[in-house]
Amino acid sequence: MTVRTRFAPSPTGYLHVGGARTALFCFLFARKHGGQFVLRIEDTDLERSTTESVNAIMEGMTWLGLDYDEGPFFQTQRFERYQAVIDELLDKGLAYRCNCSKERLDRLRDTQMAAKVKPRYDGHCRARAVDPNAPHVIRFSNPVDGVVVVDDMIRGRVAFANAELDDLILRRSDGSPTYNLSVVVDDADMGITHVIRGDDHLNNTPRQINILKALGQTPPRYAHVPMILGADGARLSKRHGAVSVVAYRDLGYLPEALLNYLVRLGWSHGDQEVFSLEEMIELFDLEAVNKAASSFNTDKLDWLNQHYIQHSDPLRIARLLSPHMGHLGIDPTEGPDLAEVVSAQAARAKTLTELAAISAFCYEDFAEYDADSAKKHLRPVAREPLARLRAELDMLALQDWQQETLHHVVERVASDLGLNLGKVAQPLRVAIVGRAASPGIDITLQLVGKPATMRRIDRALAFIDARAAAVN
RNA sequence: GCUCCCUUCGUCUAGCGGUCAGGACGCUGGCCUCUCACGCCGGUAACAGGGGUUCGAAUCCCCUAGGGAGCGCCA
Repeated sequence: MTVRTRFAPSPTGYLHVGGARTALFCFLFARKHGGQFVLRIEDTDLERSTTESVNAIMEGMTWLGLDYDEGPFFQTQRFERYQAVIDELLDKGLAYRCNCSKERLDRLRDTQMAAKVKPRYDGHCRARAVDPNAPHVIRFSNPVDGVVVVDDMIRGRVAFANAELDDLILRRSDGSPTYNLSVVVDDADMGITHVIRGDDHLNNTPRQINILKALGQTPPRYAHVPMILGADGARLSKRHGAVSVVAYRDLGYLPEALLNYLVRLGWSHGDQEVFSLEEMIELFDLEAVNKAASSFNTDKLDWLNQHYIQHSDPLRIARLLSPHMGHLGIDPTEGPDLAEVVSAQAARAKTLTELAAISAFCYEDFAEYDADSAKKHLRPVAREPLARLRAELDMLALQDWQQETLHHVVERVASDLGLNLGKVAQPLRVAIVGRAASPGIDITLQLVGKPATMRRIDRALAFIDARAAAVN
């Protein structure tokens, strides 16, 4: 039997991190076992489903690289099939028509709540002859006694008494099927062997098993994964910043970083923290999935993102970084090779947006000095080293404007003046970067280029003079 | 209210009867060093509480507390 899993979101919003992790687990499990992963859109709620949501979900999955083997299937295109199954259930006496009024149902519920029992339908219409031509819903005849056992691959054996379950609605009065019916029919029709989903569905599982049994189907294996909570331990919501997967892309996160972070949220393989997609596929195991909910922690995501920025091919990072430079109004083709900038800066940024921000100085003059840095390094004592550097650097031919040569020039100026390298490099750094943090001074000079370096040193000298004049 | 699920450092987790309760992020001390980072070395910090079972419990059982989910003509 080949493994088949499915991710079945309802298109009522974007793909959020919780859904993405569920999709990832489904994807990994299928891949690991050489099976298929299918995408199914559960759009039976005509009111709330939108095509924008469908697109947003697929965009998220594409970005993460969660390729599906089949689908997307849309439940709205399978209504005749659901109808046939409902008719079959009706014929076999396993479902019945119900025309209980909203008022009766509300009253029933109030009575039950008052009696401190679980509110549920009382089966009033089970044995009644309801006019098929008047408005009605179709309910499932749930077994009245016995227990349903869910042998969950993550939570273990969970038993539910049938007495706790009621006769749920399979078809609405407008003729559309409800979730519990369509899910069951699709999972069976699509040959799904393993249903991996959020644990908010655990309570639905016994009902679905009962329907499956009524249909003469063998239930699939189930695996209910715990929820993902916000950093404050509360349920994930917009309040927690970016919850949409593509929002993380826009914030400058790499898909492999988010995937790596997500796979470790609830799953582990000993002490290993970093997993390539290949390793995830090889090592993923439902038995190792945690039972408890976990909260989303941006610090760790940042750490992973930094790790991947630093250890990935600079050419690829440069390609992904380019649009972020664009958002800053910078055209990275006009200036140093972006991949070289990435190589120099990769260890300094947690996100691509941050990487773009700290690399802007390679392409355009900074607006103003960082106040503290200028105050500390652009002082009168720095005038001589800077003037000397300007003279020495000016003598370099353009083809000699290379890291190694530049390094020697800075070193020579320092030793000629009897100063530590830091006394020379720091003022120079502030002069050309605008602040006291950048890659090594030599590579920084190389990336900025000669014209801009000369220009910015002059600007620093003028700044020092102006400041001295102001003091006097 | 009823049913079901969950509970190890602040966070993610290892542990599956005998460990000084391990790792990672964060925070923090130091090293490296032209700055900032990176890297390296060290530190901080947890078994929700109470009963059992056992020679021995983070590990098994029960209770309590806390958290979550479901109880829709939503999915």
